[in-house]
Amino acid sequence: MPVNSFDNFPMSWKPDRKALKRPFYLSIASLLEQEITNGLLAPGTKLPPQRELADFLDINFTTITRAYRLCMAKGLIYAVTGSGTFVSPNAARSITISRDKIPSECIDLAFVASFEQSNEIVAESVKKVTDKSYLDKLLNYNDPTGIPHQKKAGLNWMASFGIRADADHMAIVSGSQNALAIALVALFEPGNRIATDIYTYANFIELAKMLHIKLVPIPGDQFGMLPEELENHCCQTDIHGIFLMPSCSNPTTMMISDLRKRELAAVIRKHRLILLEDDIHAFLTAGIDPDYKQPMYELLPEQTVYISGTSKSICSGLRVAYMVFGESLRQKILQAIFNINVKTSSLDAEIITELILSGKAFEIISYKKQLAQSANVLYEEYFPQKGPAGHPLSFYRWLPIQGHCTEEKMVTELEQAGIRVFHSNRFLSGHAPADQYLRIALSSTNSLNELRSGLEILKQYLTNFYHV
Amino acid sequence: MPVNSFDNFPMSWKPDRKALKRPFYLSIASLLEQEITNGLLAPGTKLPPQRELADFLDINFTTITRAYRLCMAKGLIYAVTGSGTFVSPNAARSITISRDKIPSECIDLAFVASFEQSNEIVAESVKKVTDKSYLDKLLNYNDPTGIPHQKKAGLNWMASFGIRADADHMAIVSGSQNALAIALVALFEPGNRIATDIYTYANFIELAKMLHIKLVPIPGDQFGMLPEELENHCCQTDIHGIFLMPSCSNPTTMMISDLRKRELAAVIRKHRLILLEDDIHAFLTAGIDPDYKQPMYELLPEQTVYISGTSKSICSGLRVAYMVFGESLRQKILQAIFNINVKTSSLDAEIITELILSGKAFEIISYKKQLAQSANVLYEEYFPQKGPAGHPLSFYRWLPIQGHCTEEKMVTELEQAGIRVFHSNRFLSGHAPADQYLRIALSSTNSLNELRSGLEILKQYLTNFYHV
DNA sequence: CGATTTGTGTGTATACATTTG
DNA sequence: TCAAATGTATACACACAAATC
Repeated sequence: MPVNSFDNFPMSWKPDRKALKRPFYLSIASLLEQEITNGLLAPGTKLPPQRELADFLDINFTTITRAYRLCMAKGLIYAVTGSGTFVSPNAARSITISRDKIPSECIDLAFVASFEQSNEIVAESVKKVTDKSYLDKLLNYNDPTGIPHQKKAGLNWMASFGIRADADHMAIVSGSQNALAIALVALFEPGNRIATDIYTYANFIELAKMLHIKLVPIPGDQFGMLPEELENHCCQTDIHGIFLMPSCSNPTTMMISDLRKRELAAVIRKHRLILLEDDIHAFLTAGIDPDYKQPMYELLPEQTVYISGTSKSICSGLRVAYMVFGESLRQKILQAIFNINVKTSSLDAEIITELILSGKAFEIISYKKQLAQSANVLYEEYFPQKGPAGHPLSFYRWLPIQGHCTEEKMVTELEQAGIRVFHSNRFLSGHAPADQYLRIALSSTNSLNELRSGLEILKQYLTNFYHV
Repeated sequence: MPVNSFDNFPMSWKPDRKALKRPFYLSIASLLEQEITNGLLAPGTKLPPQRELADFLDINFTTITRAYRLCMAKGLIYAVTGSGTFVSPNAARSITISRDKIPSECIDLAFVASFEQSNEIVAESVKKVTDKSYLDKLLNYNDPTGIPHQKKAGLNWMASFGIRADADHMAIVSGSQNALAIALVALFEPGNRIATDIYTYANFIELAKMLHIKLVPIPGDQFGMLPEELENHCCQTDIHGIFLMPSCSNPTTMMISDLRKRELAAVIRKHRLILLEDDIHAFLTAGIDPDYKQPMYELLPEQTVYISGTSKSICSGLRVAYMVFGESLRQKILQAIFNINVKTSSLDAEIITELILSGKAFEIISYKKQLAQSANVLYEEYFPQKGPAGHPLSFYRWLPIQGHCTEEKMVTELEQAGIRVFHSNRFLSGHAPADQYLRIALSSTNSLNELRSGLEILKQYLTNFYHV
């Protein structure tokens, strides 16, 4: 005798009672999955409460719990105690970002490349490496986490960001994303929870989904994630880790202030979270932002995996990132590196090493900063910042948009107009809040002029849009 | 009122009733985990049956099931219905094989390298690549799964093994192990089961363990895994995939006969398994073994991930493998590649491409085959093959040993004598059978003389050992 | 061969925590 | 502030399947 709102309002999903086969929970889960992937249940739809559906199907409600749990593990739905169960915003699509098959007629303001103009400098260094007498030493199975002199160069590189570590507690891996994959597989188990900003790196969201690790979105302000909110969530549920990009968060361009770093570190220490610190933008912040003191790794060395990728700062095609970690995490991380990569290409690592040791890496960085500054200035011309400023040298910007246009419509129309952008929904670690943004990449066009054309199109579109 | 063997024989593990906190299942699982990792419960030890332990602790037996299940997920224990629950053979150690921190005084017959003498040829080609006009095109984010001409070269390369595919259904990734990691994450979920040979590639075992994928060991004979056994297991439990190395299984050097390939393919098709075909040794078999017809991919293109690594055949330090897959697996695999690697180094891929297109790769292969043949002949001098012969050009051999010496003792004593080898336990996908082997790598010494010294030490040791 | 031992899979009962109004 | 709505966590009952003797 169900007494509830669905007496008046029909349930959003009424699975056919006869379609149910034993085992019930599997049968229900796969029916629900079909419904969602076919688009019959739209993202955001509220599913019937467990007890409702159980009454309707005349089975115990915990059997529904189990069916829902299966779909939850696949990222199709999410649940909030007290509120209900809902179809995930990105349930029926993948939000992974990659530069595969991009229509060439479009100006790409979606994918964040790294001002690839500087690759000519890299090309020169490649030639230098191939002239080395020890070239064949770079071609065998040895030194899977990096050759000692390569590690030393990496440590020097990171010293300028404030990292103090030794060669035994660092490893060279195949890029930041690879480092994240290694850290997640090494240190977390399916079902574990990781705290993140409400908007976070889309590929991290997908990676976590793939590995069945749940993300817990934590609110923040202009200085970063809010420590009290993190504290609250840690007390409420069992959270195992936290993912942060302190130097310039992707996609919001927010920098975590030094005070906030210390406050967050206190909470992380108290609850013994594992901190994944993706510091790919350190080169834009350390030594530039007057507030910058040190990475969070230095505050919590024993429970942090510090990841310093060179794709944005030095060269995107050479897949090299440095991982730094505490002794207690060391064994598991090395293990995961061997199981996922065997080793990182010594050749790629050697070229990055050469660039660092010869000083060319610093040249590249200053060139990229210059390009980034010009691009940001240009962006400001079109879209003057309102509200708290983000990172002044960011390779992308976070543009608040108003109106009630759907993501799909906007992205499609912009593509027809000639530019690709990403909507904020793509970066949602949990369910959707009310406000909307676009992430505008500034580093992917071949020239400032092409960027200008792109921004022009965007401006035009948004102006028209507001007028409608 | 328990009536069972433990009335007379004490239970192998009696957790302290008072140490139990709620929730019981977590408490029991962590007590058990401690006991095992501290070495207090030796590998192979039979744990108390679920009902026994439940009686003893005065709780429901399914609560024990749950506690055991947690430890099972961590690979600490395994269970066989009807027989009982046992501590895993490799519970307290990692069996991952890598060339990290190897004592240099030892002759290494453990790790399988790839006759690194041929790397001089590779070094020459590296220089050619750096002279290319399009070098800077290799340094950006584009073409994450390989540049079209690189893919074409890969397809040509694999055509000589009998692979027919197109560029949309292949991807270049960072080595075979990386390909396996990608395939497992992309196509399987935690808790899924994959059939393997009883002895299989140790890093695959560890990788599966890390990802909480269960391996189901299937018996085989000299022609490979037994189709009837596979069929039986598929009917009994829900098996999702199968891992095979048809051209030369690691570590047993067994080749799957063409007839057996077809028989296995029939079972795989019937039960809709996903086949992971690691064909890293194809270059030693295709065109050489008269029985070789085609890879299993050609028999089951829609449900196979074919992996062709170049580490053994061409160069180990350049991390390049080709993955080939059917349309139905395509999306998930590409997705996983982007999430784990973002992209594979175009530079490494370009060097391999250059080697293939210039014909140097074939030179390297024939050089390696020659080295492999000499090494195998030498091995035969010391240890004449008894029983069915393995692969004649294998980079390692599988040496049956008798006696009741423990793995640990044997490996330690051999290391003291100056050689490193791996015991068969390291390659066990399930629990331990009665017979023992050593895997002897032939491809890791710097010269035939060094190999001879190593084999001499081994021979001496085993002779003395049998005399004892 | 059939009873017993032993692990597995599925559905259920109950206490609890959070959100909402 | 408290009750109702709603999801979560834990323990249990029972039918079943495989291995063993």
